[in-house]
Amino acid sequence: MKPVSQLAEPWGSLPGRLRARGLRWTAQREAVVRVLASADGHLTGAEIVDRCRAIDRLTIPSTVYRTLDALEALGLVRHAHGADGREEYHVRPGGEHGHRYCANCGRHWDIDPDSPAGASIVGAFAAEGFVVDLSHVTVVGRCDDCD
Amino acid sequence: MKPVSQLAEPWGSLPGRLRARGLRWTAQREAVVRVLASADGHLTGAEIVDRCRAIDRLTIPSTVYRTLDALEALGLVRHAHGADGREEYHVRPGGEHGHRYCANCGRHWDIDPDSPAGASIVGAFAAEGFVVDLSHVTVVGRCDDCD
DNA sequence: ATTAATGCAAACGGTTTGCACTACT
DNA sequence: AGTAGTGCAAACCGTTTGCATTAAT
Repeated sequence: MKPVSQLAEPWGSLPGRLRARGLRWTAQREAVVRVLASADGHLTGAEIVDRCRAIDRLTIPSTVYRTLDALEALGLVRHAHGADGREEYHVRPGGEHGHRYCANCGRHWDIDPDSPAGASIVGAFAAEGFVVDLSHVTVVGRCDDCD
Repeated sequence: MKPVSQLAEPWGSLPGRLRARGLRWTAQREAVVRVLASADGHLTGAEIVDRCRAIDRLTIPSTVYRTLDALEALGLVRHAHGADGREEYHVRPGGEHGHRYCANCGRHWDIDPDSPAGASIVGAFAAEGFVVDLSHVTVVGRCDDCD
């Protein structure tokens, strides 16, 4: 398995950056980082816990959540709330984007800030003096396949 | 206290409409209906439980949630998920609308379908073949006061 | 040696369930 | 009498906490 140092940024340099802040690099954090690095999109907290458990059966949820808190403090992940109300972590390299869910089939898509829809949301609210945090935007409806 | 029959529609006629479906009108349901009728906007499940408890100290959560299920089946409320991930019930007469939350001050506003922002959300996704259910839309960001 | 991070267990909050009982129709 | 609805208690799920222990620095 590829060593962490060879993962794409911002993951490869993470151990060093943690240590630079007086924080520590541990096996448990490595597992979380591998999960995040291979996802590069969005995952619920529970999904991250599950995938870590696939790496190490003994993974403890609280350790995962504490690691996610630490990574969020470094700006490597952000968390929002999905359509089902669970914590949802956005992995940084995926860029800031919202989510669109089909209430019928459950599929979901990203809302990219550069897409027409994403831009029009941001723009429409900007006109009202409101700065939208697209990573917290969740839109639910029916996709064309389900209509 | 005003009898339920004198509440504004759709509440006033509710007992009869429940019975017409073979369902029943109970003191507990009356409490839930009074809470909803005096709210006419959106409430979390937990808020509804609390307000019912203010009417009847002995209110049981499961009864409230079961009543909300029944009312949802009649189309009197809809539920979505707020920024904090809790169940959020929209009371029908308020019309279908989304929610806009300020991540900083916690205030929230409705997104009206007729407002420029509401219309642009619905319109932008319609262009992608996606029918937005505005009552499930949650937008988080920073309001102009907090910027 | 210092102290960040872990494992564990327990609690949290909001919601849901099963089941015997109550009470509306 | 029939059965929808209730109260209760217990479980649920995802997440968070306190605390003694371990281990990275």
